[in-house]
Amino acid sequence: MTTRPDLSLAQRKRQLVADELTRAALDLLARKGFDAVTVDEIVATAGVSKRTFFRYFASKEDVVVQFLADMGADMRRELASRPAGEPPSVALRHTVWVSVDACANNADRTLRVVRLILGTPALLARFLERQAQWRGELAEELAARLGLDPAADLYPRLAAGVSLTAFDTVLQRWSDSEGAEDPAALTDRAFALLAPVLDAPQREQRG
Amino acid sequence: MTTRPDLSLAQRKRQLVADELTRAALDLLARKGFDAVTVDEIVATAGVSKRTFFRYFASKEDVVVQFLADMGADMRRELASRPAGEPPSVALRHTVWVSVDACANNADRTLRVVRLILGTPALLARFLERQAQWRGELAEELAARLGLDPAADLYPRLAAGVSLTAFDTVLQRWSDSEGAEDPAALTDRAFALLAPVLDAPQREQRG
DNA sequence: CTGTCCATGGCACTCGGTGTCAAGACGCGC
DNA sequence: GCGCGTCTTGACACCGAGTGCCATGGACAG
Repeated sequence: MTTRPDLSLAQRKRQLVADELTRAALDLLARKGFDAVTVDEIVATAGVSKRTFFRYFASKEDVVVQFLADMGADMRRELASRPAGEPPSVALRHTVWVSVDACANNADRTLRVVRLILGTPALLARFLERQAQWRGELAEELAARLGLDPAADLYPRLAAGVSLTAFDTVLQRWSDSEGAEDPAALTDRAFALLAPVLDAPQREQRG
Repeated sequence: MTTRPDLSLAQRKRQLVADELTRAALDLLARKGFDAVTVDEIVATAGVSKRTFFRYFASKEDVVVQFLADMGADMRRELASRPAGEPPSVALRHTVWVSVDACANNADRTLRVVRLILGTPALLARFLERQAQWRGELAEELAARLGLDPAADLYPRLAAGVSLTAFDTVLQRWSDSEGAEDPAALTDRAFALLAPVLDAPQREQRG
């Protein structure tokens, strides 16, 4: 049974190390602050070498940000799977909901991470960079969905950006309120405000 | 005449060094790419020490990003100076226009910088971080202007974010078209799409 | 048992960024 | 003229992030 079909052992070992590294890092960073913790400290806690750390994560920031990294792919998948006839405002609200929901579940861990990110310039920068990528992907998906030309119409990029602005605002509020405000409700309120823009894509011309 | 009223000599010397540093950095970075240029190379070209460089700029990224840094303050000032009765969509369009205009003038230099930023992850990250600050400030200004409670209403942060999304989209388009598309026209088109959201702040309740 | 593959660790190195201190430029009062 | 604070600069040492390189050791195939 050398190469078993369920891609295992090596893969699971790898996942194990990654998880332990993430756990150790998040714990230390949340307690002492981003700048006050060195990578050597993290790897000492996790029991691996510094060199190994950087084989799993591209940077110190990545340990934190990658915790939320799957959300980009999740959102794109959700948007792609929404029924074709659905108004953009509804489809995009569900798209953002996927990520908001992921945060709302196991809120304890996520809330600590979000607070850390929003409170640390270096982390915020990396997070926004990721979001910029999501934005491009969502715009692409949206253009395909509506049969628009992403090189001519401003709508796809604007709508994607507006949706992510909503996401940001919800996260910020949720973080500021220490988790007291309901993320789902916040998302609904945000999209209620933004819907008029998201549902009026046809007006654009003259690309 | 020791401390002359026109704040001069020392101040002007300082400005001179900063300008030379910026010039040298922008030239090298635009030609060789961000990662291929070291700070030592920049300071050698400018004729100062590395230590001095970091007394003028907080980081290597800052040399590039600070080239656009005043725009944040400019925008806030413009928003504060717009007539009180003006609809938010118009006031915010003029606000963004200030920065777009600053880019459109001396387009050669700015275009190179913008292309550099959008094409370099590290620079994009820092740029977006700055923008996040502008967003908070614009939201504050907007809330004051409309008599809203920024802690209760989602509108101020959303509207500020939406406006900056427009700014980003315009910049991106302008950069992608190598300066061919007219920034002012792009801004108008973007705000024409976004106006319905920006002008409907009253609907929000239940903070 | 032997050869191969792969993950890891250790090490040296580059580069960004900072603290510290000594030296020079400038304006000041004497 | 001189000595005096102040401010800027450069030089040096230092830290931490991140990378390239190679040796080791374990897992598996033959």
